[in-house]
Amino acid sequence: MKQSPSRVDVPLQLWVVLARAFDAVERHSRASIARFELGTTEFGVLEVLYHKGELPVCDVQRRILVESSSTTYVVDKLVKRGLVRRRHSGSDRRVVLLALTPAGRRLIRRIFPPHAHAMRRAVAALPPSDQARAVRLLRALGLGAAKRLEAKEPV
Amino acid sequence: MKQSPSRVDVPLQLWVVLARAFDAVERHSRASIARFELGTTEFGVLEVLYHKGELPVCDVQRRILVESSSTTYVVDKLVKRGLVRRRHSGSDRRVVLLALTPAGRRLIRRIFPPHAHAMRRAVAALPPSDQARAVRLLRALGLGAAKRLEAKEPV
DNA sequence: GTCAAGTATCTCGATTTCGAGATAATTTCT
DNA sequence: AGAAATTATCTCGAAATCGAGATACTTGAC
Repeated sequence: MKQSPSRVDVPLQLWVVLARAFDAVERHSRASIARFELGTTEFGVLEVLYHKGELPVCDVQRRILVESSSTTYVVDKLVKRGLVRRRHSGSDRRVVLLALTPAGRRLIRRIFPPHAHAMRRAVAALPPSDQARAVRLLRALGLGAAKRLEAKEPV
Repeated sequence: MKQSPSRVDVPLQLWVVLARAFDAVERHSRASIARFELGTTEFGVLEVLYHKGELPVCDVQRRILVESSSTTYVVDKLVKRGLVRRRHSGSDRRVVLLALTPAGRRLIRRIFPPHAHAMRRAVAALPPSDQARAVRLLRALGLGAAKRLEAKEPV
């Protein structure tokens, strides 16, 4: 057992509260999405295709924050359920384009509004002005952390 | 494809940047911890026992943000590796107390400082004053979201 | 133009996490 | 005291995720 080095180490504290906040809000998301017999990642794919239209798998992957192998897995499931379809790109033969099927579009159009409502409630502890402040801070934090990752990760 | 309902829906935006920020910072954490041949959850257990001393499994679980079955799984691994030991509580015979073994203590004492350093770098994109602001906002957000969960979850 | 490096997707096995439920002990209510 | 509700831990099978690497294609350097 060890005593705090300086009573409060703000950066480490930030990491802790970030993780806790994410966890709490994510549970709302999970619970909301579970109502529709979907996993959060599956929902993420439907949502991004709904809002952005047809997209390459790699673009979808970047937005749903999972690795490429997991993306394949989730897309497979959605294709099997008839909610998403794959199509080869004409311009770049490596890429596979994803789009909603009519059934997928009907589904997400129906479930997105109640889910959005649940998420608004999830973060409603913060008044709107604080929400806006948090958005600015988290955006800077996320971009900064991502940049520092790039700097090391690359093979 | 659907156009934005009001150009910017701050609460939903908050959820998105929260998830992105968490993901980016968590990657730093993962990479840092991977240096020591540990998973983030295993590290979490060692860290909490290091800072808080002997604790019931349920207290550890609350802090590492995984379900009880996953906690059993991770603790098992740490026990097998000789880093943590289990002990029955005298006062409440349901509870199992966890504590570091000497080897576990030596390990975490050695790896915590470099990990803390990596995490400080991970969030360093935010100047200290913004870090403090973010801590306050995220704490309120996390507590509020958790409270709203309680209100529904309970069986 | 050719070759090296980079990018997109997928496969496969292993790991991690979850969820439901079993068991046992404690606490609360009546 | 006894029943009912709550809490703590664990088991087990299923689901999600990862990581390494294979394959195919494209881009950039020379």
